[in-house]
Amino acid sequence: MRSAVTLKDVAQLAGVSAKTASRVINDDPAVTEKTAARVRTAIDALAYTPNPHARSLRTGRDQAVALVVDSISDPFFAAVAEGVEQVAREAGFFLIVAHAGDSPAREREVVDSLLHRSISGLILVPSLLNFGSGRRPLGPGGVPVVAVDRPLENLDVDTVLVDNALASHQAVAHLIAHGHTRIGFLGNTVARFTVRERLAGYRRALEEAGLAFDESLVALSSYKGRVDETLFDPLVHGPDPVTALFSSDAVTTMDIVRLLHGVGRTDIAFVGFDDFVTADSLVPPVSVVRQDAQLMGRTAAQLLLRRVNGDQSPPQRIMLDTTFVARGSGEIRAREVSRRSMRSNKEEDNDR
Amino acid sequence: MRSAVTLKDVAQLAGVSAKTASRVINDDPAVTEKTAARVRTAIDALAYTPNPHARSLRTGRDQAVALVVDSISDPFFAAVAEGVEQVAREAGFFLIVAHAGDSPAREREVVDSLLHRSISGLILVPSLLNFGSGRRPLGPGGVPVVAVDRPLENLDVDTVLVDNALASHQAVAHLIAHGHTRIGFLGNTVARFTVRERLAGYRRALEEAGLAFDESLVALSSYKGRVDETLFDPLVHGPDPVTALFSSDAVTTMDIVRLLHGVGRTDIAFVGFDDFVTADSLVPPVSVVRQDAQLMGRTAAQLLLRRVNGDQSPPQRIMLDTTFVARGSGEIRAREVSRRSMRSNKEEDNDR
DNA sequence: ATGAAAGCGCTAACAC
DNA sequence: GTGTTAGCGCTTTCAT
Repeated sequence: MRSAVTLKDVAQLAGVSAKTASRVINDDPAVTEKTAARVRTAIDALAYTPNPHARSLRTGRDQAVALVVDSISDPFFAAVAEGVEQVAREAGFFLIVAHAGDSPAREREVVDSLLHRSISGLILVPSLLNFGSGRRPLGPGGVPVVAVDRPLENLDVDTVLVDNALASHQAVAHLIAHGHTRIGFLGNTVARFTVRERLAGYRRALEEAGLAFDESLVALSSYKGRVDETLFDPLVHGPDPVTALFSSDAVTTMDIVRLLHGVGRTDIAFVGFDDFVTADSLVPPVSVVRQDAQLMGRTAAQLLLRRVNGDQSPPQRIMLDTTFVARGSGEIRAREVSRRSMRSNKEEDNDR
Repeated sequence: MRSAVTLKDVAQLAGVSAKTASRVINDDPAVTEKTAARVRTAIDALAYTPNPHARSLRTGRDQAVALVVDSISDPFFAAVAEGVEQVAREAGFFLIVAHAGDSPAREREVVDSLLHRSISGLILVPSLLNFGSGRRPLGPGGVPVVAVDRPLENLDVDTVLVDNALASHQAVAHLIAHGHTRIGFLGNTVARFTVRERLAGYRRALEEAGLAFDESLVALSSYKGRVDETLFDPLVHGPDPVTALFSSDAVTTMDIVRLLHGVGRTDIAFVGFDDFVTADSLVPPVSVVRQDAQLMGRTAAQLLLRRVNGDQSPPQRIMLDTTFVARGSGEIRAREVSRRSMRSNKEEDNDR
């Protein structure tokens, strides 16, 4: 059933003790090159590979790292996962992926069970709430942890972020430079770190341009809620409507695109945070702030592996660059935006 | 460092032997309810959880299943992964995700190392080539395997597919019903099972309508290659151009959308295989064949767990339903398509 | 530089 | 119904 070739077999064939064979496998320098070579020959001949469970049982460390995200199917997290897996696998680690589904309780539960497995390290996209200190040591002195996309407020660990405020500031400043003074901000709950940061960048851009912050232009849907017409309409059809919109997350961006197209108001300038496929196939093509999720994953994995290998230096926070991608929708000038308040209905027919 | 509480501690506290405690944990019915209760109390009191490595070492089975896909970040595979993880976790299994990156050699390598870990089961989206029999027993009699999206030709295992030919047939028949007689088929290499099947469905739909199959209307890009103008132009700008296009995979769909919009030929009818975000925000909204990737993942995981639990029944092939989603682009009638052969250039400006 | 013995935490045999 | 013994495959003492 399972491979029967053990370290003992290798040792026997090589004419050494099991321990010596073990030393060779673990690159212990205290072995004669001659015997080491003999052992290696035996390893090849028998096609031996160490039993990871026996090893983990002994060492207390699984050759696996874990990634916990809200949702695996979210394109952003999927790209993060791919980056993590690439780096992990190159270093001989497997990647265990788990999703917490937006529930902090479940996140806790998932992390706990992963720790029981004595994973070597954990990459976490923290959920809505902060991750409290569990029963088992996490972070410095315990199982290495790296936070991605959002920081862990209760735990000082390596963190990989983009400069959300700066990126958002750039995007909004870009809109202002195109003559816009009434710019709507859309996103989900400010309970989320990234939304808070991006809102801060939005405010700062307005301030620097001498524009007043108008709370009525900020439309926040509830967590995971969709942007519906209740939030959207007042911005676009109110007495003093916006000429530009800034969407602070990908899900919201999809909603806005749908709504703008639905009511035929693609004349309104629009920039979204996070790139998406078909952004440049839309009419007009959508300008976005692009973040490199895969790079974030790779970077996080590199930090993690450094810790796994014993690095004890102070936790660091890495800010990765974002790119503003001008495609058209963000370059619409304010004076080009019509002042009409008409609205059409979108039809959805599903014949067959 | 790691939790020090072992089964022995539990047994001691409960005043029983380690084996009895073990029996309780494994729900062995041969334990008095009374002692079982005492053991459970001890487990709770000590917050005991079994050491998975010790268990795996003993039983030769890791409490993990693995998923191997081409690319984790592909939306389809990401959704499959989410489905698998949901079911696996509910059953107490972790999900190890690995990507094979389109290389059969690497796929083999990845699967081999997963088997070394004595994973309980494997869900595989087979790569371009077939998966040959490795050194270790796979499938019936060995480590349970389930193939998703594409079958394994060398190994008779449970398989979860959609009826690609049927779905494709429906889509093309839909176009024919809208008056189209010159329908282009686009996709990547026929080395890929799904493309072959979808092409077969396309041919069958033509046949049934009494339309001749015209090879010049089939444009296949190389594997992972993009559909470029070399393939696209002849279909649209040739002497006898198409009035409709059918794209047989998601990557190609994105390309076609971009190209159609780029040359301003959104008057051509279009249906894509696989749904995508913003499909209904495009102008016109894109009609698609939708497959439920998450359901495919869940179904595969259920089949796998059944095998893991000892089911020895003959391998089954499950065909999941697809849905045709009519949004507009697939409902354009042939006579509405203009015969112009003009072409405009798409501009891409990235200021800032 | 190498080996012998012990044991990581658990469960499969076989007692009782 | 429950306990005892042994050992999964490896690495950690501690000798030599």
